[in-house]
Formats: sequence, structure tokens, C-alpha cells
Amino acid sequence: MTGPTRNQWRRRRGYHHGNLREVLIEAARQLIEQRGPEGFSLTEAARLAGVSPAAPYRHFRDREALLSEVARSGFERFAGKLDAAWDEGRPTPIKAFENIGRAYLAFAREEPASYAAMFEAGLRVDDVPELKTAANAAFGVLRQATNRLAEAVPPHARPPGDLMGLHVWALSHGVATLLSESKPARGKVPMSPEDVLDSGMLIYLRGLGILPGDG
Amino acid sequence: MTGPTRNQWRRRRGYHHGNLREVLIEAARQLIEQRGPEGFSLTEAARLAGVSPAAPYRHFRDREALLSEVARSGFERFAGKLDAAWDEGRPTPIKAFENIGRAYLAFAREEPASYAAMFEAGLRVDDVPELKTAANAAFGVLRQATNRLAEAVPPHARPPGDLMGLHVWALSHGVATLLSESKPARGKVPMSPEDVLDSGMLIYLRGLGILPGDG
DNA sequence: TGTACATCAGTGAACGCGCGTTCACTGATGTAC
DNA sequence: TGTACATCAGTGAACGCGCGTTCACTGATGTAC
Repeated sequence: MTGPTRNQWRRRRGYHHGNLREVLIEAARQLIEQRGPEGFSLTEAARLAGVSPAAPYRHFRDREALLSEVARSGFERFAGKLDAAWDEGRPTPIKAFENIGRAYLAFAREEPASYAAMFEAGLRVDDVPELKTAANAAFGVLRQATNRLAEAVPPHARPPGDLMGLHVWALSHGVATLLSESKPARGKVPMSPEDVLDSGMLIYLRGLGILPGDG
Repeated sequence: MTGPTRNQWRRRRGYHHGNLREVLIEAARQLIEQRGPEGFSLTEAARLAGVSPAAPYRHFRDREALLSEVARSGFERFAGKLDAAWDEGRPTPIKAFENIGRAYLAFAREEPASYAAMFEAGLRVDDVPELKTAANAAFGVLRQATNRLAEAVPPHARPPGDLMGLHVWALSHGVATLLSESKPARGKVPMSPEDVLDSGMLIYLRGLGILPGDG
């Protein structure tokens, strides 16, 4: 039980880990996925990484700083995925918009720990500049997409400012959190979250006078 | 520091509390409101109630049982509020529907601890029959309302089953959780959650061909 | 190329803490007669 | 109405536990000369 096999990633090359910061973040994700954002402990993350409980303090000020970094890097990848899905509105704004919805749910499913850290950890986003920036970038993609779609709406019927973005975000977030596994609504719902979100967004767009083919 | 003034509710009449079960539930709500569902402790709830740490075990099997009861009673009142807001579709189904939206947000705002226990505590609703029943009752009100509204939609354009209920629930939940104080989206949003939800629901209904005045 | 030394990134022991839960107990209450 | 007794709902002390964090330390690494 000594030497380089002591931790699960087997990256350890000796006294110095060389990779500890990233490994701790990944360990935190694993723990958050299993026990929720409040259930994760710095001590256990250190154990998972194969280092002493004091080691994380060389890389993070305290427990919250690590949690915050999980959220920040999550927002970063989240924004990237949404942006890639949008693909500047190709092939059509409506198709691209549906792709965003699917990308949203895919992220929540593939990185539940990141998603929980981002939205359910009770972190005060406004208090951490890096976190705020990353979160804004993610919402920016949604805003960009809805603004583009809004161009197809006659000005007098166009919702103000970022309202469409908020509607879409709220609907997506609601579907992601309510219909993820083992939540209240699940079980008796025969449709996939993707279908629920997709149909909801289409009805919403139709309510604005935006129809498939108009893109 | 002895005698009947020992706890904050001053109901204590002597050795026997007489009201402990309800007082513990209320104490749990207070703590959850301050620290989140994971941050609440049975020991501290007992302290708040002015009894020893062992006393709660006369009324709840364990910590989770108390948390679960907070959620269950929350669902119960939640269903009641939604049902009262719906008021059997009066004065018109659309107005009544908007009332449900406002009642939804009002509940989340007035009972953030209950709401958190219901939706963010990670309780496995399906595993506790009483909890499941109460949660179903709440969703039942939404389903009832959307079913009624769906009557105004031509059958060939009518969404299947409870899909409308899910859309509305997801949108409401998304608005309630994303736009409550100190969440990512808040701050730069000049509209109230009520306005965001209301406008979103109206656009959604319009997308189904349901318009104010058709009710 | 070799050595002295500063800096970096770990160790491991220890701290104080609050928690959930159990236990044997006891005071208060309610009921049978 | 009074008393014996069962039951109920508390007490308070104790347990083992894992946590966040600090501390003096030390092994490894990189740089100046």
C-alpha cells in the first residue's frame, strides 16, 4: 500500500503529486455526484486523491474554494457545449435552438455534479468574480440565441430584452431538475426529458409567431 | 435559565412539552431556511425547541424522518394553495391559471424551507408513501388545470396526456429556483419572477392556440 | 558540470467541534378500581 | 374522591465519528553561480 499505486489515478510520481489540483477537482465531482454538494468533504476528496488531508490547502483556500472551482469550470464547459450546439444558428435558428435544449439536458445528465455545484450548492455567484463571469458567459449563449430568434418576431409583439432567454433558461432548468432520475415527477412520465423540453420550446416559439420553416 | 421560559415558544408547561412534534417541525423549517436542507441538524432543532438532543427521537425515527415530514406537510399546503388559486377555473380558466402561477411563486417565496425540503433535499419521494401521495396531490392540481385548458385546443393539436402539466411545472419551478434571491440570473433582471412566469405562460398558451378571452 | 540554497508541495499529528444516536433513567399524566 | 400503577415523553450523559483547519516539518525541484 505504498508507492505510486497509492492513489486511484496512479499519476503520483513520488513525494510531489504533480497533478493534484486537477485530481482534487475531479474527486470533488465524484463525491458531489454521490452525496450532493453539501455532502462532499475536503478530507474525503484528499483521501480519494491519495494525499493527506492537509494537502488540498496548497491549492485551495478552503472547502468552499474547491466547490466554487467545480462550479466555475462547470459553467465554462457548459457555455462551450451550448455554444457548439447553437453553432451560430446553423442549419436554421430553430434547429439550432433545439440543439441548445438537448445540449442543456445532456450537460445536466453527463455532469450532474457540475450542474449541482452550479445551481444547487447555494454558492453566491455574485460574490465570486470568476464564477460570475463564467455564469454570464453561459447565459450569454442563451441570450444570443433568443435574440436571433426574436428577429423573426414583429417588433410590436417582441418580448422585451432578455425575457425570452429567461423563459428558455427557466424551462430548461425546470425540466433538467424535475425530470432527472428519482425526482418527484419521474416514474409515471413516459416521455424523455428531451421530448418534454423540445415540445415545450416549440409551443413557446409558436406562441411568439415563430414557426418551423420561418428560420 | 430554567422553567417555562427556556424555549423560544414559551409553550413548555413543565417536564412535558405538550407540543414538541409541531415545534420541532417549525424549528427545522427555520434552520433549513438559514442553512439549507443538508445544513440542518436534529441536535440544533432540539436546542431551538428547548429540549434535550434525545427528545426528538420520541417523535421521529431519525433525522431524515423529520426532514421528510417537513416536505410532506409542505406538499400538503402547497397543493392547498394551488387548488385555492385555481378555484375550479374561476373566473376564467386563463385567469385561474395565472393565479396558479402566482400561488406557485408565492409558496416558494413564503416557505423557502418547505420548498427546499420538497425539491432540493434529495429525498426519494417514491420511497415514502405519504410523501408520494402528497406530491401527487400537488401535481394533480396542475394536471387538472392544464387538462381543463386543453379542452379549448382542437383535439388534433392537443399535447398528449400530462405534457402540458409538465411544461407548466417545469417553467414554474425554473423561475422559482433561478430567480429567487441571490441566484445566478438575479441582479440584472429588472422583472419580478411573477412577471417572467406570467409572460412565459401566456406565450406558451398562445402557442397552443389558447388566447385570453377564449376561456 | 557541480554545488548551495530558496522555494514549492507534500506529510502526519493534533485541535476543537458538532453531529446522530443510544441508554438507563425519571417526572408527569391518565386510567382502573 | 383517592390510590396504585402503567404508560408516555422527557432528561442528561456518553459513544464513536468525521470534519475543517493549523502547525512545524521535510522531501523534491529548480535556479544562480
